[in-house]
Amino acid sequence: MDLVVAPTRAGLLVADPSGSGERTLPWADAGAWVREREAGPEAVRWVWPDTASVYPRLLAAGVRLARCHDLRLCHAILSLATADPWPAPSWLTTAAEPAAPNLLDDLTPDNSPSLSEVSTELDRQVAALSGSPGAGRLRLLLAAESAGALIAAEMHADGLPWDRVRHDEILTAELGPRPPLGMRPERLEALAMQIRELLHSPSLNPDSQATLLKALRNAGLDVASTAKWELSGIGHPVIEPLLEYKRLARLLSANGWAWLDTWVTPGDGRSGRFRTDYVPGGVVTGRWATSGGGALQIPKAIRAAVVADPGWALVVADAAQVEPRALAGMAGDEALATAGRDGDLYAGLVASGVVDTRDRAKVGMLSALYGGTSGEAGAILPRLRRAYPRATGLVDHAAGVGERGGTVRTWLGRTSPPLGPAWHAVQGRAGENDAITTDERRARSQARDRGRFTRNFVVQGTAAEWALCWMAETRRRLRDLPSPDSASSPGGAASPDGAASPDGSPHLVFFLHDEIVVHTPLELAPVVEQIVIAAAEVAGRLLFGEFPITFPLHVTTVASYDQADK
DNA sequence: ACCAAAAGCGCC
DNA sequence: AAAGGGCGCTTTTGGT
Repeated sequence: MDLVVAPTRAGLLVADPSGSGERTLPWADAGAWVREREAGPEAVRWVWPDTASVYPRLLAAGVRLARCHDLRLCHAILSLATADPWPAPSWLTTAAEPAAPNLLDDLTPDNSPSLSEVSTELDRQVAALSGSPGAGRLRLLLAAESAGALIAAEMHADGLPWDRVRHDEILTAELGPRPPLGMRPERLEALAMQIRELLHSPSLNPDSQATLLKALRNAGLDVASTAKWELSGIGHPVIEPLLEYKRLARLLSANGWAWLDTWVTPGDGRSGRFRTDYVPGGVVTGRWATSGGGALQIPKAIRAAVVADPGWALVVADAAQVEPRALAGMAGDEALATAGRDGDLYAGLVASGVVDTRDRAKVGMLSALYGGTSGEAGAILPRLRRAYPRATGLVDHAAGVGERGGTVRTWLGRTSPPLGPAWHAVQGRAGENDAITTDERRARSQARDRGRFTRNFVVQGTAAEWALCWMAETRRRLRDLPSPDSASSPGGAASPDGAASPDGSPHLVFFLHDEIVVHTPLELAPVVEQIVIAAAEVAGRLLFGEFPITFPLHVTTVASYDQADK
């Protein structure tokens, strides 16, 4: 059963039980109302303009929901997938404005929708869906995207367990004790002094790329940039302290004490919580983006600070080589599927005699997916094409479509963004004569860039779809676990329907493209591991049916995130 | 004082 | 001849 609701400044707009009217529930009452319906006899799909503007309020009121339909996210998918798109209503587009990440902040009486407007948008989406050739897959994509929106809001509300003391210990061990504001930590200052002496440049600030580059060149080093990869090939006494300086400076600026103060909220004792804003559909391929705290780049060096609460554990699961597996599934390439059957797909390439080392298998495969052709990859690609003509043919074809200015689709039907006027302007200037002109070069370069983008789009996007289904299925199964509270507190909120909070229950706390982390009471960790593994299988079947492609996981139960690295 | 671009580096 | 996809964030720098 669909229940249509919409946020307003005053509260939650809901249908009046008497019939066609509508009323606004103050936010203070909305949670109880929603929980009641969620726990009712009929399963509810909540339909609303934008999860991010409704669900956090409900979460704060202790409500967790099973299903929703996020009209904003689904409109974005459908408007590109449908032959006959319709414009998004203004109350839907405001949420996408960067200035108003939360629709609620931007709601005025003028752009806040009525329930009938919301229902009309839903009807159009349903019609567009059923009229679309790939309706079945697209329906799965919309459901997964919406489930992702619920998960994103829940993970923000729950936060990633973060041990502030441990984080400080890591920083102190690497950099020295926390310095007064504006001062370099002692380790960093010592390295800076060493670099200045070795380069005979007593006032050098190693943080300034421009002056550092000049100083390096003055000292006789033949470098064109100060990038790590270039420096590491040079033999000179300054290189080692300089690279160490850069490593530590990066740690300090990206995840130092200032980061800790800004992004980790204190909790009980040592265990704080890191909260980022997950942005489902934030990347055109369908990958999530995040905003705040650099959550997609938590460096290995700091992962030891991600620590489960006392009596709890982290179940860390990452999926191996999702992109080539997704490609095998899309292309129906049984040979590639077979290579991945026993776990490590790259090892499978070696075992099949296609390439001679795992490293080369990886380099070659990534080049096929990204469009690289340089050096070693160029030599391996022909072998991959011979061994896996269907898989490589699919990405080569996607690249060709992109080079010609076309759009491509993921397996479930997310469409790549159409080109803008800039593309046509550049392409239009070229090709008017046979000489290799600047315009010609620019046009070809642009076409190749686009080809690499569309080549990768189908693979990255389909992998993201698999991951979304994996995560949604994991969530569904975690919700179905018996609540730890139900026996001890019969008067408490029913669970899983409208569960008060994840307190005591395993819950997702992190997602990174092909990896999920579940925070769980220690005794449930084995159950959670099985759930995560089963969910990966289900996701594979949801996308590819009976096609024999596997999605093996590396699953570990650990006390802290760094221990998951084997 | 504020802003945008570029360089650089972290993650997948 | 060479040609690697997608992100977020911090710092410096040069501009207004």
